[in-house]
Amino acid sequence: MRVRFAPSPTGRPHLGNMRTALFNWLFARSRGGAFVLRIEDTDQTRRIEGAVEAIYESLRWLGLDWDEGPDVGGPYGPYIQSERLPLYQEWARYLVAHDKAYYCYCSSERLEQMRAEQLTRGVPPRYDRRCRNLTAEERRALEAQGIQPVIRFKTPLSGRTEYTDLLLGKRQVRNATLDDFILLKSDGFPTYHLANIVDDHFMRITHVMRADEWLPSLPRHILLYKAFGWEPPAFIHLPLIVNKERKKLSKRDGDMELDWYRRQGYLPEAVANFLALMGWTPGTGTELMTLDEMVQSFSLERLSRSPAVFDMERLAWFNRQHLKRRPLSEVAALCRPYLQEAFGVETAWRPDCGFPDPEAWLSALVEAVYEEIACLSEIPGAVRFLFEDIVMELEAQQVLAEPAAGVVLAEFDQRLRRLADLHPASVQQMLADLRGALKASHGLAGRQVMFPLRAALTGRLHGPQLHLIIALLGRERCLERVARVRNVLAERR
RNA sequence: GGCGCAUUCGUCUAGCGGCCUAGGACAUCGCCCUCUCAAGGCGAAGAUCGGGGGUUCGAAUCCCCCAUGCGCUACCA
Repeated sequence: MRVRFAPSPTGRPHLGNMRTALFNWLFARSRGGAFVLRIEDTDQTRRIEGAVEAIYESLRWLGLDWDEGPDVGGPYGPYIQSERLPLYQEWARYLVAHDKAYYCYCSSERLEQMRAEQLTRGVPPRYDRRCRNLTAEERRALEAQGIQPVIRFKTPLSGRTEYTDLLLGKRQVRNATLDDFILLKSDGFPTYHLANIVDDHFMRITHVMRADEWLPSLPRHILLYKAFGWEPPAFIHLPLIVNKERKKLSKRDGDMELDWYRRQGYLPEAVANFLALMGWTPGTGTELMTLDEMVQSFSLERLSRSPAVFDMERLAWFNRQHLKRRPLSEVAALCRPYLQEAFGVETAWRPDCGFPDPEAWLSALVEAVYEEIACLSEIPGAVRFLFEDIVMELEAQQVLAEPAAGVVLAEFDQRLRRLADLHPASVQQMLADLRGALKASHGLAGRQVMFPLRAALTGRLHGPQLHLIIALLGRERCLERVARVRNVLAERR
């Protein structure tokens, strides 16, 4: 059993592409088959520099490995269509020789004009088959004008073509509704239809799993297999992933690029998990899964037929869940670049804080906040107060304006100075003692103690647990920030 | 215009003739926990299964018609 993923290098892979790749990969891995990567670069005008590399990177990032492909080779290469031109030309000529295809000399201008006119008349725009029955002399005459012809398929004028999709079952179309589509362009490159069939055949592909948008051309492909006398593979057409406007994903949807999610700091396993559950379900009710678990329960029967709307909130949830399943050290390592980019440094560790080295500090930082973030890029925002001078928010100012604030800060200052070490546990104990003391002496409730401290240390009223904040900041910075606030309070008096 | 595919809570979905007064998850709201936010726990609200006809003792599930959305209709894939 062999499947392939056959993207064209026309831009950065988007989520729709990658889900197709994922399903093919899951299918291959679950059945012990081969997963082949093939690059369909037959449109030279749309070719984009670096797109092939982007495809490799995206697949690798998601954790999808391929058994054969342009870079790893394989027994049926080359795996880039632009390197297989002679093959397509040979088989296009084969069809002409067997009266299954013909040369067409019509200019693009004429075709365009015809199409426009047909459209205004309200008839289906279709090639009028003018060149289908050219005599040898007519052809010579046209050729003498130096016209580079295309090769068109000689679609049967009557009868029906039966086609089967594993998800849909058997269908049929009237051949009269099909037109004579182009197989080989005038530049000698094949169209998708030709290249696809030739490659799938010679690469021994047994199952073609592709996006739904290809379903309308399946009858043509079946006709081609018949014309060649080849056995067609099984076909599975996957429902589209659509954007919030319920439209097919396009290059315009920048946030539909896989790369965007990678940069935002979504985990590959979360994206894969999320993607897989759009159009597929294991049937067990389980939602959180690793790639391996998905391989275990993957089956074609559980693929859906209806398009799915992309939901960012749901992705965020998957990401949170997978983030929690990763070892802290890994998450910490992943956070580094984001901190570096936001603050110019990866750490704000100080010798007088509650952690022995920057490594432990970073770990603690991540542990303190990683449950409140959806993706890694949100980390800097959550820990800004550790790296930069604080900006006092209005509600924090209000808390500090209250009469209890002064005494709380003074008492905290004393106790922090006396504290032997800033281990989170020590700080936590110190805060508990502080609360107890202030409750006894001034009748202050817990939040009347903690809020002013939080406000003075971070400028905000919410964030990680206070004892962690203190341990992360270190003694000196805490004392500074408290002193600054106390000065302001004193001036005001 | 033609052809095709789709249609169950806002979203992803379970459901494949009786177990459905339609289940789960995300999001939303409330409560608990708590120094705060988040997480977590508990709970609520949310779908007359796109509409209309059939078939059947019985339909979200089968059949037909319609509507809507989307896709294809290129010397793009």
